[in-house]
Amino acid sequence: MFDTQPSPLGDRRVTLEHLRAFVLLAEGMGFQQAGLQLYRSQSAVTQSLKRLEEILDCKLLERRQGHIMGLTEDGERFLPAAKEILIRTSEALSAMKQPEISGRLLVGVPDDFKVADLHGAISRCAELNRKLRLEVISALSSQLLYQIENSGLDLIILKCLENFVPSDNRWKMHSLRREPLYWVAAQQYGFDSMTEVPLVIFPDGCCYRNAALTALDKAGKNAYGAYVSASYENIRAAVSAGLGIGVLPASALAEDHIILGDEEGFPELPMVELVMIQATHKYATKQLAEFLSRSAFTRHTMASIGRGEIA
Amino acid sequence: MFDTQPSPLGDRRVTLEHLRAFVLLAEGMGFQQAGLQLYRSQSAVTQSLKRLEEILDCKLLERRQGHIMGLTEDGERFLPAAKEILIRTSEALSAMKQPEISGRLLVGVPDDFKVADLHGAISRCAELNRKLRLEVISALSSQLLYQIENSGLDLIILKCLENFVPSDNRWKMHSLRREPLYWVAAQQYGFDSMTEVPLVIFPDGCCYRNAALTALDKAGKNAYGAYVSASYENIRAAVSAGLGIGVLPASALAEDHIILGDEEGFPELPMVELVMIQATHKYATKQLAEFLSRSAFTRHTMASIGRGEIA
DNA sequence: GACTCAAAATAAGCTCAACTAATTATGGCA
DNA sequence: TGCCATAATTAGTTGAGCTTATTTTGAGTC
Repeated sequence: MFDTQPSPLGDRRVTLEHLRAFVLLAEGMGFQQAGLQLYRSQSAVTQSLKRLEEILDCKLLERRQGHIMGLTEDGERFLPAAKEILIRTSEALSAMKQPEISGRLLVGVPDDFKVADLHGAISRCAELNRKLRLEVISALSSQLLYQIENSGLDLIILKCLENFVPSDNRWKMHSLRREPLYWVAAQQYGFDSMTEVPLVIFPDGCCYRNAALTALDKAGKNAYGAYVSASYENIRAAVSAGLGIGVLPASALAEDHIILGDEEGFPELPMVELVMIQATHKYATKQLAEFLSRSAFTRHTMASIGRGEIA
Repeated sequence: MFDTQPSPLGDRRVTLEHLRAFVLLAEGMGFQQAGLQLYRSQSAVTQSLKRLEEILDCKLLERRQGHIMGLTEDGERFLPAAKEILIRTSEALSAMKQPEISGRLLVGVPDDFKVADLHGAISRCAELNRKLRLEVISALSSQLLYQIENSGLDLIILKCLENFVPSDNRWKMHSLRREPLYWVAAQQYGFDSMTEVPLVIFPDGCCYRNAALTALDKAGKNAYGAYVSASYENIRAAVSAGLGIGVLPASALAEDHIILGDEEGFPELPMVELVMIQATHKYATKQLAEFLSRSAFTRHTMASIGRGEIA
């Protein structure tokens, strides 16, 4: 029917370096900057991508103008796979650099934070350490802290405001990501004559909500929950639909959201952090924490792929 | 706590070629033979593995004697990750060589065949073709054929005896794998004075079972089901425990199983096949069939990774 | 032991894929 | 029109990884 055995299964000409160049470029870096990340010249990156496109026999980048204007359809299709391969490679290699993790660990993760690939990272960690048994509990960030004692969690990941101080000083805390929190609205939304601010916001207990309410309070503004949901998707959709003003971290903004600031009369919001807390002092807890902090899910971009130590 | 940002995230010195050499060697090929597969000299393979071990800073192969004697603990740990990376790479590349698959397909898979990574292959196919919606139905091979009409399956994968002829000649059939079926017992099992053969066997409807009973019948032997289960694990354990004579394909044998043949008075058994049937004539069905037939799950080894077309 | 055989490691030199540096092309902008 | 930023092209260089040839290793055999 179709040839199976003598298949071109895996075109051996493609290298991981090709993929690195592509991913960096796909994330909006120019050829020059990508070259910097990879410790290569701009020309090397150009040629590398050209070669990759040759091998795949399709264009990956749309470069109408003097510089890249996004991905082609093929590029869009190839990007997730390329990233996945690079992530798996880098995780596999760094996993080999520390002793195998073993034991049973309870991990708490937020069910409301748009964490790029936290679940992926956890499952890859389990794949790479077969003697490790991971049990994951998902809950609202605000509840995870209480669960440490109740459920005996070893490691939790939660979102919080910057300068968050853990209630137990035996816990080791580590910030994975830090980003600004914004007031956002749909582009077409009119907010001139507002007496009360209609908020599109997470339920009680959410730290974004607290930060927003506190800030509005200080600024002497009134607000009400025009739309409340624990789901990021719902919140973003509600903001896009113009149901009110949202409070979202930079990574969760939708295309059509615009940021409201001083000019519109909105007070500044604090930075938010995704932090990891080691609640127990098992060696495995520490190892898992190291794996996750090295893992790509903490990064917004793959910029770090170029920082490999070179002989 | 531990450095995150300037991490050696992904040691860029490791190449896919290193991984190919390792995987081939790990699967029992010698350096010479692996070189043949990779179109390289024996020396190149030796150096390639040495380099990989240098980079990972650990030994991967146990080579006490003149030749390799299996994997080290580190090698055992690294192998699945290396395979996964190569499989994903090869699948991603070949996916890019055909148009994106789109639509909705119903796939039937056997729930009783030890198919190395069928589910993995299906999920990777869905990852690589986001416009494709796959719905998988798992059932006994014997029931899948009936479900084609009832459930409107587009593609099914099932185990059957060799020379199986589909009941509907509009179906396109394609053999994915072919292997011998054996009578097996635990090493310590005594089968001298048997009047009736105690069988450890799959439930009614299973083609292994039919093949076994037919063969015994022809040979004029009586048999009874000493242990019946639809689960491979149970069957293997029951055989290992000495509960009776099993009927298993080559790929499902356990370490402590021995094969019974002529000398012990057992008739020959037919070959078994894993076949894929395209029940509908959608373009997407054909594309999915091609993806799966190219996919590594059909292979017992990764021997084919060396067969890439070279410029 | 000494011979043989098979397989892996090592040595030494070569080659070309991929790099750098320099130059040219392109398009947006004042 | 000139300027600037960015990407493509060209041409020349280099070293990682190859090949071939040789040595080492260990198992089997008499």
